[in-house]
Amino acid sequence: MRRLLDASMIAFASRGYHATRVNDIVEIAKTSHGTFYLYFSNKEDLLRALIDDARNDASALYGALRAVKGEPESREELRAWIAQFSALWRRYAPLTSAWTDMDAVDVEAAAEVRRLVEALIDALAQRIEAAGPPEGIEPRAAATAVIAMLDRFQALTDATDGQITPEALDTLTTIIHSGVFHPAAP
Amino acid sequence: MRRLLDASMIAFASRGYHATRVNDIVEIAKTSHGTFYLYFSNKEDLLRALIDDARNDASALYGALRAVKGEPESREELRAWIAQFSALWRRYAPLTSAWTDMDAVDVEAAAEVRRLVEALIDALAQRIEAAGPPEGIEPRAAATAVIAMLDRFQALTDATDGQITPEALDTLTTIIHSGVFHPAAP
Amino acid sequence: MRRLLDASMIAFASRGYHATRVNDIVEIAKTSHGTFYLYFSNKEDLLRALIDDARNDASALYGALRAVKGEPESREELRAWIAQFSALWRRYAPLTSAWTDMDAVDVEAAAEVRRLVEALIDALAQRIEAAGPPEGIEPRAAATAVIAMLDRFQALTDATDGQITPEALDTLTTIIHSGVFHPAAP
Amino acid sequence: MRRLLDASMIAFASRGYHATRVNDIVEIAKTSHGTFYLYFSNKEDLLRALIDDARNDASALYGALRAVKGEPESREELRAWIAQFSALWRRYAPLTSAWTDMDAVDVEAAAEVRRLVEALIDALAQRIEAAGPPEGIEPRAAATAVIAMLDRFQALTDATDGQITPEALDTLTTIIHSGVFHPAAP
DNA sequence: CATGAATGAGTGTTCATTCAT
DNA sequence: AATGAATGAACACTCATTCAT
Repeated sequence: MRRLLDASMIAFASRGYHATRVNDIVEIAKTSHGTFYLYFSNKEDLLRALIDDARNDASALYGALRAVKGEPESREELRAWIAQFSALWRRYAPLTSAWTDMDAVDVEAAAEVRRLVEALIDALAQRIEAAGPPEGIEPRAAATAVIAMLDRFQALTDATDGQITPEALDTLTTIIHSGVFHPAAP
Repeated sequence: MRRLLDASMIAFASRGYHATRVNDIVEIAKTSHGTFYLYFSNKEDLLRALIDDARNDASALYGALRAVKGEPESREELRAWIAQFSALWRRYAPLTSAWTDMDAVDVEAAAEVRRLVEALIDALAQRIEAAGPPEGIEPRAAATAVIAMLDRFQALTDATDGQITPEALDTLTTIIHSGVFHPAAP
Repeated sequence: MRRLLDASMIAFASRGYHATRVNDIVEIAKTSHGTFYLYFSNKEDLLRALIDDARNDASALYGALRAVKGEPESREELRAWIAQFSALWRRYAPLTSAWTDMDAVDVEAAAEVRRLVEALIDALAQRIEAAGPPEGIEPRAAATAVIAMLDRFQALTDATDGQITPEALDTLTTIIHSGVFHPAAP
Repeated sequence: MRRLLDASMIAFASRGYHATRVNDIVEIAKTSHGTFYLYFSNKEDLLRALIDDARNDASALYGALRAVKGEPESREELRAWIAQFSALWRRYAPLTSAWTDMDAVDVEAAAEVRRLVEALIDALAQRIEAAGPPEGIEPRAAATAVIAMLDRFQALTDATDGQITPEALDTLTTIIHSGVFHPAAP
């Protein structure tokens, strides 16, 4: 089962959820069709299982967000968190790709993902709120913008080795630090 | 043909590119399968045509970006441009959703989209460069981050009426203005 | 469509409903898999269509039953009706075979068939009732017994050419005539 | 093994032979797939074993038929035999349901059942022959008709409690007694 | 130009059967 | 003797694409 989950991540990563055939997955996992349906009742079910996995990891993320002590605007802590977020996000990139038209496949799974992201946005919004939101910054919108940026950034820089460069990390940190927490007065 | 293009946008919007069958499109367009293949040699071909449409509109975007006179950091101009970007992006949202695993379907179309986005990032990076990039900001990374943020933001806020709220627009403007163009010194 | 219906009757006759693969049917009908699903949404749907056909013919049967003029016990009329019943039943034999475990496949179709048979039994029971049921004969039970006998008789005599012999027809007529309508006093 | 045989009867009764999966049987029997194949080499083999069971019981039936002393037309003896037949038949109803398209599954098992029924018809035909068959009655056809009637009757009356009612039993007795053994002269 | 019935390769899913433990 | 995870051949069904009208 672990083998199948891992194999499906590999397959989804290289071909995307829709284009991946059950066949691709079982070939990578070196099992048979039958085994696949022993553990998952269908392709959709596999997706749900994968999301469950992701949720566990993601909860660590907003735990981290809340645990940030001292000033939230601390550049160092922010930078570390962004790095952590990026690493995790990269790992589940194949899934986030599937989001978009997941609705058509499985409304419940889509809602599940939605809730996950929403929780993340909420946690971040609270953090911004707590920092005393500057003028021109609406906490929830800002939190959404940050998650949006981080989510998408990696897909746009095809970091071949999957590692985000230190310069990029600095840049992201600067944008969030100065843009969200310490903007110049309008 | 126009009818087919429009119909496909509607269909993609509601079911996603992958889940949309030719059947869905021709039903919305109130034509027949035969007619579809009269205008497009296949489903990929339709996608390419749609992307061509988008490209024309998008070129206006980076034209606007270059045409910005005076200070690039002008809050007003920035705000207007973001609004313009959002409106356009929303229009082509169904397409951007398809990006992610388009590779598996049509490598050429994927490359085309890639080029389009790349051009946008380039134009923005030049603009940042021209403004004399502040410390802690790497122009290309920053440009990528901005596009990433704007691209994804709308998908995450399910703006029911399709309009971005003034508060959200302000927030985005503040983040980019202060985060990218006028960050506080680290 | 007609071709598919006919082909399926042939296929069901030779292999039974369950053992018949869609493949068998389309091979006999000389069409493709796709065509099958153009006209029927699945194998079950085909069965329902077949039953609809049967129902139309069957209604003629109890029409005939009610139309019997003069004495119901008239040996000649009874004999003619049995012959008619047998001919019709033979035609739909492949379907009646499917009854038994049809419940597992399609509860609605099974109920439909049930209603059809029930109507036949009702019509016959009325006829017996009208004739003034003799002692030792409960009309509904007798009607059921007659339908049961006629239904099963043909399956048990594997009339290779499908024709019921005159001797057999005489025997059935005698049993029903004397057994149901004119029994000796107990 | 007994558990498996009993379980299969329950399963066949509720879902029909074809729709019953090995899985259903072993679940009811509370054993494993492996155990099933320890006792039966395959699903057909199980069916054959079940038929063997039935044969032993059935032989009692035509034993009873031959043992009838005195007048075969004796209403009382006939009635008793019909009751016995019905009880036995009910027990094996799930199997008789499978007859019809058993050919497609297992030719040998089908032939076995055929022989069993044939033996029953033969015994009854002899009995009719011995009674000096009346005019309008062909012994073999009459015997077949009787078996057909009894076989099918129970399936058509969904006797909820599984018991045939006294009225129904009387009616069947009357039909056979008067219809087969003592018909009115044509 | 337009149609829509026909096609069949491709895919998801089931389930009887095996075999290492 | 008993288990139940693993197998893969077989099957139902879908949908992009074609072509005679």
